[in-house]
This record gives sequence, structure tokens and C-alpha cells, in this order.
Amino acid sequence: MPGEQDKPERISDAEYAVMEALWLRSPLTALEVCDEVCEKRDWSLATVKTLLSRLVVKQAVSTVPDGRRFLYSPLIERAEYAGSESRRLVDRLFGGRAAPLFAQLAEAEALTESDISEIEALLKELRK
Amino acid sequence: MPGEQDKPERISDAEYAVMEALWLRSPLTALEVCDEVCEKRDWSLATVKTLLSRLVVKQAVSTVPDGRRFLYSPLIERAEYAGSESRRLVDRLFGGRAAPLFAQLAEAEALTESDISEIEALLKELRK
DNA sequence: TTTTGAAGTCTACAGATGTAGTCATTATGA
DNA sequence: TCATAATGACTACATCTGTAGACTTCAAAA
Repeated sequence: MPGEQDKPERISDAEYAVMEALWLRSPLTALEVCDEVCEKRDWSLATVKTLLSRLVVKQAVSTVPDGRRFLYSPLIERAEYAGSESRRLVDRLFGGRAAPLFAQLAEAEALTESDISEIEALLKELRK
Repeated sequence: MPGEQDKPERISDAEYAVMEALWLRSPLTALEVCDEVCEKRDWSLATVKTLLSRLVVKQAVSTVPDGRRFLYSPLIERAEYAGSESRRLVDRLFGGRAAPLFAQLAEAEALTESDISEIEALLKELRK
């Protein structure tokens, strides 16, 4: 049937770390992903394998057989993910409005000087 | 011992809906919270009771006895929560930089005309 | 006083998540 | 050819989450 787009399942925190490795470089083998994240997160290779297979089920990662093993690649782009998560946050916490989010960050002093400059430039750009 | 501040436990999606009701108005009884959210989320009163007690355990909500029942109030403020969640997102997805988040929102056309104006005004304010 | 209804507490249970071990298979180097 | 190492599949298990029913208690209405 047409319109075959199961709404993408959410990617968990741990799974996200694996996605990051794949966004950095891909395709990768499970071992290579582990090289990238196991130390940092104090994970075993088994954990990475589990997360990879869950990501495959969630259709967030694709596999290409390479001999008896797989090469894993991201199926969703980082920007796509970042965008949907950002929007989700803005919807949940700020009624879908970006301005209050900005105000919040400003109040929390989470804005650096360069953030401010960049955002100014960005807005100027949007105004054109 | 001093410094008694267990890092706040995370509030789940469902629990957040309950917090919203309490941020809107408090203190409330469990039934009143249910009046506020049960219809919207299609929950039973039992569900609200469970969520409230979990929030009490997580020290996100306080109770004051009122006869044989409790009046519930939020222990953490909405702004506090929104701030920490926003920061969490920025850290996770954008390396702690806020500018890319707004670039992302712009790209996703999640910035309305009035968002832009408001943010511009805030920027002007920050510049002072 | 007796019935009833509102509360909180306990228990339940499926699914998601974090984390990892075991196992069977198979390519590969000795 | 044979042992070995790498690999995916399967299994495990505790905790968190979403949802809610059962039970106990007690105040209030009848």
C-alpha cells in the first residue's frame, strides 16, 4: 500500500550515541562503532551490537553485508533528527514558539557572546 | 551531611503533563489534576494518582495534608524545568551552542514572523 | 449508625531502555 | 586442515514508563 511511512520510532539516549558515531563517519562495522564510543561511555562491544540492532529495527540505521559481517550506515540524517527533536522540545515546553525558548536560554545565561552574534546574523539573513 | 542535593531525577512525558496542570494552578487535589488532564490524555484517575506519587518520590511535587487527602504543589518551577531541558537538548544535539539550534529551527521553518521579532527585541535588550 | 464515596497505597503488567553474556557460524591464518 | 577470532543472533535482566485495577481507610450523607 502507498504512504508506507510508519512514524519514526524515537531514538533513545544510548542509541543516539551510536548514531553520533555513524554521523561522524560511515559505513562502520560494529567494532569500529565501539572504537568510537565504548571507551567514552564505558560500554562493552555487546552493548554496541545490541544498540545497532535496535536501530536497524527502528529503521534509523541500514546495513550492507560485507562478507559475514555488516557495515552500518545512518538512515536518518543528523539534521533531520536534530530538527525533529528541537521542534519536539519547543512544542512541549514553549507551546511551539521559539521566542520563549530563546528567552529561557538568555535568562539561564546559556548564550555565549558568539551565539548572540550568530543568531543576530541569522535573523538578519531571514529578514532579507 | 551538607550538600544534600541528589541530582533531580528526570520527569517523564506523562509526568510532565501532570506538572503542567500544577503549574497552571496549585495546590490541587488528585481529582482536580484529573479534571485538568484526564480527558485530554484519556487517562483514568488511577493513572493520575500513580503519576503524582511518582512525582512525589522524585521530589518534583510536594504534598500538604488536607484532612484525609493531599493537596499537591510543584516543587520545581516551570522555568527551572524548561531551562534544564533546553540546555540538555542544546548540549546533546548542538555541542552546547545555542546558535545552531536556531539555525536548525530556521531551516525547519519553525520560526514565525513574531518569533523573529521577539528574538530581535531580546537581542537588543541583551546588547545593552 | 450504616452505607457510600473519595483518597492514598499497593500491586500489576506490558513495553522501552541500559547493559551485557552466550552461542553458533564462518572466514582466516597457521 | 584446524584452531581461532570475529560477528550477528538470541537471551537476560533490572529499571523506567505508561496505564490502571484492587484494597483499605475514613469522613460524610442518609
